[in-house]
Amino acid sequence: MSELAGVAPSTVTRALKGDTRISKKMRDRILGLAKEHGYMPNALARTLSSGKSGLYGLVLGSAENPFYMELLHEATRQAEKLGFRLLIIHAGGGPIEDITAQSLIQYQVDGCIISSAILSSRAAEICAQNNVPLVMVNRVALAHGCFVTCDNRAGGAEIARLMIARNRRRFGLIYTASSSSTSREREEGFVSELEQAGLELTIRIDGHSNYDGGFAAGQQIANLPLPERPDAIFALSDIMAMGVLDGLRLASINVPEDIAVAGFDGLASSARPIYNLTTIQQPLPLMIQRAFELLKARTLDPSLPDELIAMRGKLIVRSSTGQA
Amino acid sequence: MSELAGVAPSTVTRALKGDTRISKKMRDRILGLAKEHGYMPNALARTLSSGKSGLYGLVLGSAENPFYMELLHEATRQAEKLGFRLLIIHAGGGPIEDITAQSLIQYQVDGCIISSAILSSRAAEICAQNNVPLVMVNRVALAHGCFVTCDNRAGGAEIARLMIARNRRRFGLIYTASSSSTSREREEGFVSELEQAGLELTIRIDGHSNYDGGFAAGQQIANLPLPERPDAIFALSDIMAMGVLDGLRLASINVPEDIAVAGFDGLASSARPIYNLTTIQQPLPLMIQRAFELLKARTLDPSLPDELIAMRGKLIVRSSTGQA
DNA sequence: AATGCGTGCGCAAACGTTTGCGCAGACTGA
DNA sequence: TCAGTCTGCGCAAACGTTTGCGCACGCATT
Repeated sequence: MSELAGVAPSTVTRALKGDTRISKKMRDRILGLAKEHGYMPNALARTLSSGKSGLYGLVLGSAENPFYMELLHEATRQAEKLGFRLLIIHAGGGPIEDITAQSLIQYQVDGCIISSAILSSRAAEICAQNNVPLVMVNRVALAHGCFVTCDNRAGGAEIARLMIARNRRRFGLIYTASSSSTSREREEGFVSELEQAGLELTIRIDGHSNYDGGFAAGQQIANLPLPERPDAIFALSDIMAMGVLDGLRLASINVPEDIAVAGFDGLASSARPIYNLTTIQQPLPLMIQRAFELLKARTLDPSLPDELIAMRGKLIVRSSTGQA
Repeated sequence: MSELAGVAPSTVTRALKGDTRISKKMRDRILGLAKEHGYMPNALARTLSSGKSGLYGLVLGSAENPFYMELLHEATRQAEKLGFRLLIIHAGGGPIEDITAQSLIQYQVDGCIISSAILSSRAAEICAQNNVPLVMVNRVALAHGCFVTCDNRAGGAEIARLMIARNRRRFGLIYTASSSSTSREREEGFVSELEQAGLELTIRIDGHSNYDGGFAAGQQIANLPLPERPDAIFALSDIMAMGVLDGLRLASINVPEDIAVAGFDGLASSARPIYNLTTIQQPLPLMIQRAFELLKARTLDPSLPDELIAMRGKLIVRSSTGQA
């Protein structure tokens, strides 16, 4: 491109970046040539030279939870607006292989959003060494790194208060054994609020963080003899709650008359008439926005300390928990 | 790294690549040092020098269809195994902005998988100029580019034969107005098979390619006076079929007794007991595999002609279409 | 007319690889 | 012992930018 215009490469760079040192005439000429020839600067060469790639890594969780799909779309939307790109580092429930984590370094990403799984401590260490900032979304960090989460405790407590106000007294919890910080906090919030009211869980079932697990839990509860059956169920994620609802439905148990059900996350699909699920909606757009802000700031100044951000979720009351 | 070992950069490169010209002793020393210092070659510098980035672009469709989530996960899984990375170019229903398409060039991707949306002809032209091979998955190409699809016509026909064999005689179709090649072919296959049996569609409703559209269509059909009501519905995608099923369910219409329902795609969620949806399952893993093979081959030899691959889908008969 | 300053651009090093080529030294065969 | 062949490694150009610095020219100030 530079030889095409008959000028020095530096002039092209500065013209394209709108540097004031370049005359308007020269700038217009270069811009014209660039448009005409469909020229665009090689982002890789730029990265090599400037150190900033405009690339952020993204680690996604299991395909079984639509939450990650919503997260991906929101992140992509914002990235397009802000003018940088997303590199998929991993997607799925499994652990991140070291070799996968290496691409964070190899492709010189400016940072990484981790919404699931955990980097091995070795991988995390390498990121730290190479000044690759990390932000966990919907997860809290282990050793170091920022995070942005929903206020899971408060959300769990809010669901508990709602259930109590609906005169429910026997509580079931659908949790997940592969206990992430997220689900642990939600449970604690729920249970401690129950305890304050002198109530407690009557049953606790592992829902494996997916629909099928929730469905099985719903069936299991439906098969319980009436005295043991809970009249309220809190599933720690919407996807499990939807499974529970279907499990109960196929067993002809009425929601919310027989059992009230609530979830957590605020998935788009929780609003479907067939579910009408009461839930705590995570402020996903804002969470992603903050995550990017944290990353960007740390790209500019790696010495910034970790920030830990929690956001209040929004209680959405639907018919799955009935009327007061 | 090279100065760390006190050797030339070229020696490091060749040692890491296992070049036979390097002695085992030297190679071991360099490998040892690399491991010790957590060294990994800069993929960007490599790209600049070699011309191959190991990066593939990925264009995903709407968040409303889990199909794209399954596609993403499968693509990610295979990419991890094959040792290259995925760059998200776009995700969502909207069109691809030119500026987004530019990142294909700017980041020197070795190719791009497009599962939705259409590149502007200008963007496609730029890709062609820069030798960025494109493969459409689940879409047919417009001007040029390879594609890998399911045999949509045959699939549609197969559903028609199944419905006819189940003694259904009044057929409803849930299509999508933003007619992609995919949905058009499915419809043609279905309708032409009906015509061969002397049958025809009695109703045709736009399901907008999402759950809500399918749900509304289900409700609309449920409200039809009995003589006008179809006894079989083919939704051109599973996500719409699931909406239809729930729309019918809430109107207390029995599936498959009153109406048989079938979809297309073979989503994991179509197997849920609450749906038990008869569908044509797309061979997604194989489709993605072929797509990557096509891209890789064209990276090595850009002069290769476009290839157009169609794969037979697998009919999965479940209870939503009843017994013969 | 000499000095100083701002404007507009080029020069060249640097980023971290890859790759063709070249050049030693050791080994082989005559 | 001498030419020829291998083996093992370095040299240097190239990839396409960015960025600090320098230089020439025109202009305003003394």
